[in-house]
Amino acid sequence: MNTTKRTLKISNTLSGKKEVFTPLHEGFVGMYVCGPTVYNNVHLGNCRTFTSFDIIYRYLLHLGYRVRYVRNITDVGHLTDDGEDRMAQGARINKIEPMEVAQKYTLDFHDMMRTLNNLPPSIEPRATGHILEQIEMVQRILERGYAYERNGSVYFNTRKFAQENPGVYGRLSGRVLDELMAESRSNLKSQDEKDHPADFALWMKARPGDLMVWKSPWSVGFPGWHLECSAMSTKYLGQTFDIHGGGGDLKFPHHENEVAQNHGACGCAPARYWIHTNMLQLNGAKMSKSEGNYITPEQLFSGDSPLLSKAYSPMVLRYYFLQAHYASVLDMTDEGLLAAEKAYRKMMEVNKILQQLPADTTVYDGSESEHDRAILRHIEEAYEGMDDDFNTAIALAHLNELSSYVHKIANQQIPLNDVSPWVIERLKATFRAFLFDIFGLKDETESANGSDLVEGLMALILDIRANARAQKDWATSDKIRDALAALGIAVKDGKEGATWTRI
RNA sequence: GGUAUCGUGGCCGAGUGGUUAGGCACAGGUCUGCAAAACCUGCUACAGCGGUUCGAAUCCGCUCGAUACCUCCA
Repeated sequence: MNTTKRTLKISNTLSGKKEVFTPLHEGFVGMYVCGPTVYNNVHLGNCRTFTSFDIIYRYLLHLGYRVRYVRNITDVGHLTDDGEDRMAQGARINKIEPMEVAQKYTLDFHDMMRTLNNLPPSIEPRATGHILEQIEMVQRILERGYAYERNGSVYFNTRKFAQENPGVYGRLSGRVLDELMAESRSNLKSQDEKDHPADFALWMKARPGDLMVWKSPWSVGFPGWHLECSAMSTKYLGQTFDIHGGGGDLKFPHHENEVAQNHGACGCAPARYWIHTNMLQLNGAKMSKSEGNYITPEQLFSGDSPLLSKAYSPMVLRYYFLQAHYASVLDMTDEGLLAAEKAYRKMMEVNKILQQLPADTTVYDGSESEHDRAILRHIEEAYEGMDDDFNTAIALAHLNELSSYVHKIANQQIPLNDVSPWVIERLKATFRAFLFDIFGLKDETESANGSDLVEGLMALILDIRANARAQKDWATSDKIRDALAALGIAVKDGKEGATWTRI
């Protein structure tokens, strides 16, 4: 793929519009995505968010861009309702070091990303590894007059910033600072040492008992949650870069404050395009542990939940995500997962059939048949779907249309010589590119068949059954089929003999 | 309470001022010893009520419902 040949459009949540994507430096893309806070096992909603960005990353790569994809690990500064650091809370409860908590759940997160076949980012910086950069950024913001120190803590002066930089604060989230003030007066909380409710912490002075603390010019303490992303995106992608992404729940205050910090430190905007992914619901409502409307990724993969009729594989989950646009709320249901499972398996089967189609490259005469044109149109429309704000649902719909052509060709409902060999080759390449490179799917149906030993045994069993069938010994034939079914193996009788798959 | 987004056929879900999205399920058919699988065909919806328009599911208003966010924390 050549980047110059396609026009990519991105819904930029900063402008609220769909815009043509033009990178800062031709051929290169810098993308920052807010990663997980590693204080707990990864949530299904996180799986959707990071899979959405993985597909965006993969499509940019497919278009030929050289992408630097930075996704952080938050291992300090993200506080709980009670003002305790999430890592420290985990450490206190489990009587271990905060870094053990971070390590444990970072590994868990990486395992899940691998399971879902998400590509690793180019750089995965940790907040605790960039304390110096964060302190320097606070200093710059102080020097430029947009922050103040109070009892060893440093706060961002949101009102001053908003007054001197009209149109910046609130642009991303649609908030109006005056309204924020008005709202907060009614439920003002007394513990604030900030000048103004809209101000937020850049540096927090440690309280007695805080475990994760560092020295700074202001106090022994720790950085504010919003600061790490500003400091690390600047360090690895520059003051201004192409794309900043994250879950929609981070838009305010996290991303709004990030923008303010970057402006405050350098007088310029961080990202030119902001992408926000949407939430994952379960049975029409938000996932909630306390309401019982909740499943973990592990439960999904094991089927161990009253909300599920069976286990679903990671690739079925990925396919489920692909069926919706990343910016839409996606509702997960058992019935929907069953549908996705079936559709995913069919897609993999169709691809196998397609890749085995003969291609006689000698009869190319430069002509285009009606079928050629229809196939090429669907291929183009699949790409146009991806170009239009990474619309995987549209792309998938056209692959399904193409699947029908593959079956018709394989069944000879469409004679093979009615389709030009170069179109067949193009079709094969399109399926490989979309399924594996762009969508990031893996063919689990193939690997699920198992070892050479199993393959050999199955070939033998099916051979014996074929002999029985040839002699119309249906009792033996059905006995084998039923016994295999009981073991979770489905036998499919086709014209060219029997094949098998795991159920 | 405020701000924002959304509400599509049995289910999931794209899209959109006038044209079949797609998948699953379902029904009929082909194939088959039977079944399964596979394939073909069918299934035309946009929360409710008003308004704008030659024409709206798509624009506007209201109502109801869902979700997100609401300033270290929600």
